[in-house]
Amino acid sequence: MDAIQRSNVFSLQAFRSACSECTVRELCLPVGLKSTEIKELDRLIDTRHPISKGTTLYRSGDRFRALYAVRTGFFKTCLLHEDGREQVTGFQMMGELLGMDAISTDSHACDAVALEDSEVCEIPFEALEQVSSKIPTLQHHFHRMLSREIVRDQSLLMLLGSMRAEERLAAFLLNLSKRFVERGFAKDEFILRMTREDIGSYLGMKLETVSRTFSRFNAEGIISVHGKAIHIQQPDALNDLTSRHS
Amino acid sequence: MDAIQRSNVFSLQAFRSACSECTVRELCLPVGLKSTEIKELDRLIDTRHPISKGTTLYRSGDRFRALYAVRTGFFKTCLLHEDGREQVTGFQMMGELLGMDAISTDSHACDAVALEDSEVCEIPFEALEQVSSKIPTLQHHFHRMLSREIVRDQSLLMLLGSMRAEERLAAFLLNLSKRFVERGFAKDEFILRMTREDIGSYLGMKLETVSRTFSRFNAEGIISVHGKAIHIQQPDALNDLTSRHS
DNA sequence: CGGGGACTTGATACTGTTCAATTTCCGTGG
DNA sequence: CCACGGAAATTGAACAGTATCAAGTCCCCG
Repeated sequence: MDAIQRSNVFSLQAFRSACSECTVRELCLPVGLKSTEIKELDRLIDTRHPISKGTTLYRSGDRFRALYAVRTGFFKTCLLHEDGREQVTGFQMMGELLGMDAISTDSHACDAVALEDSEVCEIPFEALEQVSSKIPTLQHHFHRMLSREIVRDQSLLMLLGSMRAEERLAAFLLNLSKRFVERGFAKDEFILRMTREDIGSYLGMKLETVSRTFSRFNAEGIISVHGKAIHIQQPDALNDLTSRHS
Repeated sequence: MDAIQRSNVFSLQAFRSACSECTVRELCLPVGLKSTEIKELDRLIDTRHPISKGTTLYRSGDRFRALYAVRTGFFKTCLLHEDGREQVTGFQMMGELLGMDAISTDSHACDAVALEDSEVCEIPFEALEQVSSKIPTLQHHFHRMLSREIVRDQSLLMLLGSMRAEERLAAFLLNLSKRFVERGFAKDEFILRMTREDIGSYLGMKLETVSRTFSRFNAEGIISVHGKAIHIQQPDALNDLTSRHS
C-alpha cells in the first residue's frame, strides 16, 4: 500500500500544477498570457489554506465568496436531501475547481469535504470577474471551465440513467485512472480516498453492491483490490464493460 | 386537450419573455441596464429561427458558434452512447438557454431536438463574450446562467442516484409544473411534449415503468392522465412522495 | 380511413437492495 | 509496540423494485 503510494510519482506537469500560482494559472492553460497578465492573476490568489481530513471547505447554504482550486489532496462534494439521504456529486483532485455551483444563487449548493489532508487556493470571485473581463482569453477559459463542469455532470447523468452496476464501476475506475494519468501518476495503481459508501452514493448504488462488484472484478482478474488500494490489471476489460451492448 | 391548451393563458411576464429582445434580455434580468446597453444586446441577437417538430437544432459534434434561447416551443437534449443507448439530459422551454455544454470543447456535446414546432434566438457566442466583458452585470448574470445549469444537473443527479421510480416521476411533474407557472401557464394542467420513452430516459427508467407509474398515480387520484394531457389533482401528495423517508 | 408509432397492461426474470453476521482495517491510547 | 475498539468492508440469503418480453389498444398523421 505504501509501495503503491510511492509508485504514484510526480511528473513535471503534475509538479507544475501543484505550485500555487500554477493552480490558478490552470485557468488560462490553453493560451500564452503576457507576464503582466500573469502577475495580475497571481495577485488575485489569496493565501493557501490547509484543510484537514474530514473537515468541510464550505457547507450548503454558506455565502459564496470565492472559488477554490485544489492544490493538493482530495475532496468530495455532496448534496444533502431533507430526509437525510446524501448524494455525492463529485470527487475533486489536484488542479480541479470547487464551488462553481454557488455562483447561481450566491450561496453554496453543496458541501465540500476533504477526504484527506488537503490544501486549496482561494480565488475571490468578484476579483476573478474583474480580471477576466480585462483579459479575454482568461474570460473564455473560465467559461470553458464552467461548461466542462456541465459536461461532466451530464456524462454522469448518462452513467446513472443508463448503465448497470458493473458498467458504472468500470466507468468510475477508468475516469479516476485517466485523471491520475493527467496528473502524472501511475495509470493502473492508485489509492481510493473515499469509502465504499461514497462511491455508492456517487454511482447510485448501495455500498454492498460496490463491494460485491469490486470482489467480482477481483475474482475475474480485471483488477486487484486490497481495501482502498486498486490495481487495474486489464484496462481493456473495463473498457469493454462501459461500451458493451445492452 | 384543446381545452387544456387554451387554459394555458399567457401572463404578461410570459408574453414579455416571448418577444425576441426580451428572450435575450432574460440574460440580464436581475439588474436594470442602461438603454444604450440594451441596444447593444439587441444588436447581438441574430434573426429568429423556426425549428420544426422533430428536427435538430444542433447535433453532437457540430461546431459551436452560438447559444440559443428558446423563444417558443419545447426541446430535448440528449447524449448518444456509442452502443446506441440514448440519454435525455434535459427538456428546455420558453426562455431557457441551449448549448452551454458546447463552450468547453467548441463543439456540441449533445443533440438538441425540437419536440414541437419552435423558435429560437441565436446568440453568437464570441459577440456575447465581447459584450459581456464590457457590461459587468451582464457578465455576472451569464455566469449565473452557467452555474444554474450545473445546479440543475446536480439535482438531477440526486434524483437519479437516490430516488425510486415513484419519487422520480413525482419530482419530474412538480418541476414541470413549477416551470409552467413561472411562465404564466396553469400550474396543474399541461400537455407533455415528450414521449414516455423520453421521460423514462431522462429519469433513468423504462417507458413501461413510466406508464405504469402514471397509471398508479391516476388510480390513486393524485393526477389524471389522458395520454399526454396531465392534470395534477393533489400536488401535496406529489410533494410528500419526493421528500418522504426511505 | 388506414397504418404505424405510442401507450397500456400482464406475466416473468433478474438486478440490486435490505438485513444480518462476520471479518478486516486503522487510529488511539495504554 | 501492542492491544483495543469502532468504523469500514465483505459476504450470504431473502426480498423488492424494475426490466424484459409479449400482447393488445389507442390515437395521431398522412
